[in-house]
Amino acid sequence: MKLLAIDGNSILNRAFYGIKLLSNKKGVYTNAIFGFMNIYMKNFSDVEPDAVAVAFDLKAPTFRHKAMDYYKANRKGMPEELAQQLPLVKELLTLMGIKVIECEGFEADDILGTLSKECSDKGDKCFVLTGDRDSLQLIDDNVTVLLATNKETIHYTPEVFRSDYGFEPIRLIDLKALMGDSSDNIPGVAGIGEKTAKSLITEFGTLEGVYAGYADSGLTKGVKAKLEAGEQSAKDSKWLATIVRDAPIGAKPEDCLLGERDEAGISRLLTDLEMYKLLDKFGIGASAGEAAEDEAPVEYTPVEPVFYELSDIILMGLTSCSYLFDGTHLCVRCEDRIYTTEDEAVIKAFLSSDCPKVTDSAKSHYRWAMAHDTELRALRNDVSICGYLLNSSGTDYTCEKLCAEYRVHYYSENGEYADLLSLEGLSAKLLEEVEKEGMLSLLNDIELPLTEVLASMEHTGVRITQAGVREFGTFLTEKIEETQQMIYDDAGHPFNISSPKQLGTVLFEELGLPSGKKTKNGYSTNADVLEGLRDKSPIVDNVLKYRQYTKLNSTYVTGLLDKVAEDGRIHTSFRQTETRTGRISSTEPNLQNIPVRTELGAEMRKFFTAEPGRVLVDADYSQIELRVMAHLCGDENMIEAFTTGEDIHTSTAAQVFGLEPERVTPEMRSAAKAVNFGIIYGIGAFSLSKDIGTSVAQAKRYIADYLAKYPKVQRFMDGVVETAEKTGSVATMFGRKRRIPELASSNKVLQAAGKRIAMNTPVQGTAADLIKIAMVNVYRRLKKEGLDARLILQIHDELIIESSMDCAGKCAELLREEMMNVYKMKVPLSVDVHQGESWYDAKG
DNA sequence: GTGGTCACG
DNA sequence: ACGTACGTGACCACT
Repeated sequence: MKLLAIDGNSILNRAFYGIKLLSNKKGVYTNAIFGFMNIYMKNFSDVEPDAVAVAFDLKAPTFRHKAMDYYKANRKGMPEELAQQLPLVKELLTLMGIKVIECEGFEADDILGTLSKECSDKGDKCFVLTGDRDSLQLIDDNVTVLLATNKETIHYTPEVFRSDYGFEPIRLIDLKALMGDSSDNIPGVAGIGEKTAKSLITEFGTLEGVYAGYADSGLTKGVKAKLEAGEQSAKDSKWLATIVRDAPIGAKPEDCLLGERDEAGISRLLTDLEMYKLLDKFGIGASAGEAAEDEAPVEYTPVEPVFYELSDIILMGLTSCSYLFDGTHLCVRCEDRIYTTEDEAVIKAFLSSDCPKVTDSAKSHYRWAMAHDTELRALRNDVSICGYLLNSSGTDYTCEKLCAEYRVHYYSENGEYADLLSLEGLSAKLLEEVEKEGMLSLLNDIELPLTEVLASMEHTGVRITQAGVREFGTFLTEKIEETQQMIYDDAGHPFNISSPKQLGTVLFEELGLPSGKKTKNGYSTNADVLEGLRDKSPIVDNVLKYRQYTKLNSTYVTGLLDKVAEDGRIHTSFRQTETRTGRISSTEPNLQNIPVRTELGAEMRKFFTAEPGRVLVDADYSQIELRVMAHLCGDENMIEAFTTGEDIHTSTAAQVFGLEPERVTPEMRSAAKAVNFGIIYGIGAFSLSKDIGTSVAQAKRYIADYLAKYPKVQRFMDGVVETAEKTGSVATMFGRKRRIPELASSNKVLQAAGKRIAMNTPVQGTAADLIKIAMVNVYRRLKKEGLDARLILQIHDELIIESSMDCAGKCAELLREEMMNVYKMKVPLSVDVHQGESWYDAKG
């Protein structure tokens, strides 16, 4: 017989901390269960056991006094997120016909010790699956320990153990008795670490051997003294380190033979947990029980596709279809027919036809069409966009993943055509879900039209004057060398200034500067910390300069030059399914974080230019997020502050401090500005105090005064948090949703973060919705009015058009109009528009 | 691959 | 006792 004995707590722990927190739609955490089952499945098929037992701890912690209480509870007590998964795993295992063993007063490894001894004595094979090295002491000729690490599972037989450790597995107990183990509360001998302990065991064999022979040996005086002092502790430790092998577990290995699976039960549980992949692995269908009606698998018809070469004639007969296209191969599906072609003319005819289309990465198809002087028309859906709208926290939105998540049959049996065959059913299902969530207009009126706009912006790109960038790079390189030399002189030796570790050593140890914040790997050396040390040593200022120069040089000069295409322009990639809030992001390169805040950094923008004879028209919203907040909460004072048209931070200061706007000092304005930002982010007194350099108490007062002046802001924030806690998600004005699983956490820090997310997302997300609508409208008008001008960049609250000289005035007017009037709000939206040859100039 | 740092809105 | 404002992406050092 072959027994697989699993340390349930250890594996579950490893799974929990190894996999990011996952939860189902109801907010039940599932990551540990998921990870546990993965490890289980893999080892089960490796071992092919006849019997399986999973052991769990059932040991009431004993506390001697109160001070211990906290310490132990922290170490032993598991986080709520994990604890709630424990009974679910046990339930699942039981349903799978697997023996779950618990034994009052014993830990899981004692149960494994007992089971493995039984096996070993009888000559049966036992495989102990655990993540805990302590269990390696159980290894013998019949017992193999499968040690699960983050990467792989190591099979520890006696030979493998000996070659790793150099002694017998059972001696691990003696080793621990000497060196101790802080994580298990085993004291060992004070002053004896791993190295000494290992050499002692190698020399004397056992702990008893050590104490019988150490006095007359050639050990150093110090080691002898430590051993003498720690003799009792060592003996106690040996007892603590020894895994029990005769626990009264009330079960024998033969009781653990695999029982029958309760398929209906497994189906119900896994459906509830939304672990469909696992369900597929079991070869069981999803449950269509009443709780899971939504998740019932859709009916599907097996498809035996018939293949045809796509031609213009066939094209004319197509009424609707799904398709995939990778730039060379086009595959179109219509019912059970699949049409393929690589003929560019046919591809163009297809894309530009009026046949309604469904696909999975439309932006690239728009780009291909634009690059080939044609159009993509009649796009009805893009499943990746639907997937994003339905859950913005996904990593990617492939057909396969979406099918699994939304219970649509994925045609894996059709091999390379699985995506294509699944697409239509998936699209229908996702549209249904999007409609159910009230996001159909968001999809059809905003996101799908936006796809074409983004493609166009990427396609057009932005011109870079490379000579200027190179010259700037030369300047920076000189500055870097100069600064670097000054830093080396102050430090007294060269070192890698870019290494936070080496820099920390130089600043805080060698130069003895007062160290403040720490990171988990050492001293913090970020700009905040260095700013505070500026007057302590000239090296600090130079380090800050060095950082600025190297950042500009590597990220912007080198980074951007690497991305200039043959047409002398940079074609960024805008991501439409990336951010949790609904913003778009920009990569390779990121053109949404080009420097502007420092004078030197802003120089970079001089190299972002219009083609000779053309001009950049730049329009940005002023304080759009605060205006959105005013609209959403409807606070009269806040609306009033915007309606008067004065500087918002000044009028906030005036209202909060109860002064005339003329009497607001720059300090007051800047405090008000910081509070205004804090309000959008989900205010916290600590961070606000750090930001404006006051006491936490003062920051608290600012916040309290602010909320007293704008009572509906407070009401709004309380309201969103409440809704978020009730429904698990928040929404923007246009119905975009974001799930907030953090709110279900028992961790207070995470919960507080969840609340801030709840307060910020409707604001940031609504602003994102607004500019997206404006983009679609601007794009359409440029087209309709036949202007020689193209949108080229979006930076969250800013749009840039490259225009012919002739059209620039019209573009400026058009931008202002479309952005200002994008949606009727309770406060006016204000837009600043400027023109210039470069981005630097066009920023006004 | 992760963490630290820093660029933007 | 702990960590500390929202949302991103790129580069570097280090494991």
